[in-house]
Amino acid sequence: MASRAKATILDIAREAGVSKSTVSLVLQGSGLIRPETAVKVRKAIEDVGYVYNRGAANLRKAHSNVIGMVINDLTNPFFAELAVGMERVFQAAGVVPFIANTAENPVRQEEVLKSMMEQGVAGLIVSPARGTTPGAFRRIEAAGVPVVFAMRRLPESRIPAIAPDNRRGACLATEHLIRKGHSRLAFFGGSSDLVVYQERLGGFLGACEAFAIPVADRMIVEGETSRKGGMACLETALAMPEPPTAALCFNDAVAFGVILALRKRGLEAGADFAVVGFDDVAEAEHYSPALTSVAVDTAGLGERAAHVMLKMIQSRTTRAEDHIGAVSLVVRESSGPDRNSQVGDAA
Amino acid sequence: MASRAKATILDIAREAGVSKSTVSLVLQGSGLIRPETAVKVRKAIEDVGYVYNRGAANLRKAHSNVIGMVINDLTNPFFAELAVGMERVFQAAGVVPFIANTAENPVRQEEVLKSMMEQGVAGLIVSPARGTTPGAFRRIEAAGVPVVFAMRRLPESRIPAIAPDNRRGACLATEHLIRKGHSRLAFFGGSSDLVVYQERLGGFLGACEAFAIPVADRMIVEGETSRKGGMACLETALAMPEPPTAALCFNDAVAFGVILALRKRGLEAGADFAVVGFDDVAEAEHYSPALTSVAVDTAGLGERAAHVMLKMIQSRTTRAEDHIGAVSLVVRESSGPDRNSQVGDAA
DNA sequence: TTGATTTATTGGAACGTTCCATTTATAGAG
DNA sequence: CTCTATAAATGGAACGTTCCAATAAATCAA
Repeated sequence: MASRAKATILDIAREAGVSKSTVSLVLQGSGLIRPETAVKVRKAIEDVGYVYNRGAANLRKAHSNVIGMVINDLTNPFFAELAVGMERVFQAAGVVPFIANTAENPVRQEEVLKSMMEQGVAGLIVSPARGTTPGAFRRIEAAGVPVVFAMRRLPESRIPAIAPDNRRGACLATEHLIRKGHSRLAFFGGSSDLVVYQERLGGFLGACEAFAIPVADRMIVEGETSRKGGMACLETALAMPEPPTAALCFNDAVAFGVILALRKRGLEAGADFAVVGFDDVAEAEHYSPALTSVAVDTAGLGERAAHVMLKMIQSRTTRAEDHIGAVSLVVRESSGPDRNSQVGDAA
Repeated sequence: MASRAKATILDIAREAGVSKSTVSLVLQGSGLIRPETAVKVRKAIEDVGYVYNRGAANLRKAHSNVIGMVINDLTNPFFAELAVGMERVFQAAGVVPFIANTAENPVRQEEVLKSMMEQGVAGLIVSPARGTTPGAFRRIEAAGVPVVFAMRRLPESRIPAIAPDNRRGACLATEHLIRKGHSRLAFFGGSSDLVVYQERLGGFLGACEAFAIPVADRMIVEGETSRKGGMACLETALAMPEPPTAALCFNDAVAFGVILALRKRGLEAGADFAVVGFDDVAEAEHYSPALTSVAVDTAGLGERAAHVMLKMIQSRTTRAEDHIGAVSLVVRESSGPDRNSQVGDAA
C-alpha cells in the first residue's frame, strides 16, 4: 500500500512533467511560477504522497524552523503553562517548538541538549536542571545557537534570562503577612543551590529587615519543592519552642503541603496559621482554603521568552537583555481572615 | 569566538590527518579503526567544536533516532506523567522523544504532525485531540511511519492503542458505590465524542444493569472535563427533584470540582455525597477529603506505549495489538465512611 | 620470496533539497 | 520580422553525511 521508497521532489517533477527546480519553487511558494503550473505541481504532490524532507533542505538553507524547549520538570503544571505561552508565539511565527524533559537531571539535560543541537535547532529555551554546571552551555554558545533561560538562571552565566521579579514578589507577600499582624515568620521549602531560591529568600529577608522583625523571629526551613516537602517544613517549624504563625512558601506546591499538614493536625490555614504560596498556579484559586499566592504570569513570561528568542535568531546574535516579569500578590483565604485585605504597594 | 562556518567531518579529517571516512567510522563507534587513530580523531572532534549533523546523516541512513510525542493537553499533569513513563524507555533505547502540544486543537495537531513528519521521526505516539478526523493519520500511515495512540483512540481506526481498561474501571467504581448502599447514581462530566467517554459510561451503565438499578435512578450529566465542569455537573444534579447521592466522575479533575461545589453548599464529600474519580492523579491522595479514584498506572502505560513503538520500528511494521492496561480502585475518603471498604472483585 | 589473508584506511557516489546561472518561451517595441 | 525585455522553467553544483568497493599495510603459510 505505501509506496516503499518515499517520494522525493523528483518523483513529483516526473509526475507533473516539470523540473525538480520548479517543484522546489512551488514548495517555497515562490511567485515566479505560473499559477497553472503551481496547481499541476500541487496535485502531483498530493498524488505521490510526498512528505517534505526538512533535513535535506537544512543542508542547504541557513536556519531550521525548529526551536527546542528544554524543561526541568514537565510534571509541574507551572512549566506546562510556560510551554503553552511560548507555543502561542512560535506558532504565529511559523516556528515549531519541540519540548524535551530533563527531569531535573543534568546528565539527561546534556543528552537532550546534544540531541537538539544535532537536530539543528535554530535556538534553545531552557529552564536549567538543578546542578547544571556552568560550562554546560559553552559549546552551544560557541556554535552560535541562541539560548534563553526561562524561570531559572545560572549563577554567573551571560545567557539572557526571562524570569519573574522573585525578590519583589517575596517582599510583597512578606509585607502582607506582617501587615496582618504576624511577627514570627517562616520561609518554607526550596534549597539554596537555586538562584530563584536566593532571590525569593532575599525578598523575604528584605521585608523582615524593613519591618524590623528580629532575626530570632525569622525562621528558614529548606526542603523539597513539593507537597511532601511542605508538610515536612511545617512539622519542623511547629516542633520549635516558639513556632512561627505564618509562612511564605517557596512555591505553591510547598504551600499546598503546608495546608495539608495543618489540617492533619486539626488546624486550618488562614485561621490558625497564615500561608502564602508563590507562582499562583491554576489550582491555587480552587484550593480549600483558596491559596494566597504571588502571581507571576507564567504564560506571559513564556511569550516574552519566545519573543526574545525570535529576535535573537533574526538578528543572529547570541546576546540579549534579561527580562524581569512583573508580579502581583493575589490575596485569598489562606493568609488570614478577610478584613479589608490590602496589598502592600511600596515603590 | 565561534568559528563562523560550523565544522564538518572534513574539518575533523584535516585536523586529524585522516580521511572523512575514518572520521565517520569513529563517530559511529566502529571497531574497525585502530584505537590510536580513534583517539586522535576524537581529539580533533573536540578541538574543532564539531556538532554532528543528523539531518545530513539521515539522508543516507535508514531511520532517525527521534520519535515524536503529540499530546493533546500538556497542562494536564496526567499527560505529563505519561510522557515521563515513555521517556524512561526511550532513553534506554537511545531514542530521543520530542514532545509537542496540540492544545486539544485538531488544526494545530495537523501542523504538529506535519512538522514531525518533515523532521523525519521514526515513529509517533499520539494522544489525539478531540475532534480529530478519521483521515488525519492516513498520510502518515501511507508513509509507513508507525503510530501508536496513547490513552485515547479514534473510533474506527486500525492504529494500535494503549489505554487503560476504562470499562472495567468504571464498573469497579460503580459497584463500589452500590455496595456502599447508594441507589441513585450519577455519571458526571465528559462528552460523548470521546471514545474513552463511551467506555467509562459503558462500565457505569453495565454495573447499574448488573445490580438492577432502574434507569430512572441513573443520571448522566455531560460537561467539561475540568474542575469547573465538575462544579457545574453537581449543581445540575442537585437541582433535580430526586437528586443522586453518589457520582462517578469522568476524571479526577471533574471529581475535584464536585468536591469543591459540595463544600460551597456546606456539604462534605464522603459524608453527604459520595464521589469517585478516574485516573488517580498524584493529587487525589492528598486532596481533602482524599479522593477515591480508579488508578490507571499512567507511567506504566507510557512505558508500554514506548515499548510497542520500539517493536514496531524494529520490525518495520505499522501494525500492532491494542494494549489494555489493568486498573484498580483506590478507596479513600470521598466515597463514604470507612466501614471495612471492600473492592469488588468480579471475574 | 610469493601469494593469500586479514586489518586499517580511503575515495567516491549517493541521499533530497536549494539556489545560482542559464536557457527557453512570451510579449512588446521598433 | 528582428531585437530586447520580461517571465517562466531548468540543469547542475553544492550541503554533510554514510557506505560500498577498493586500496594499502601488515601478517602469515608455504
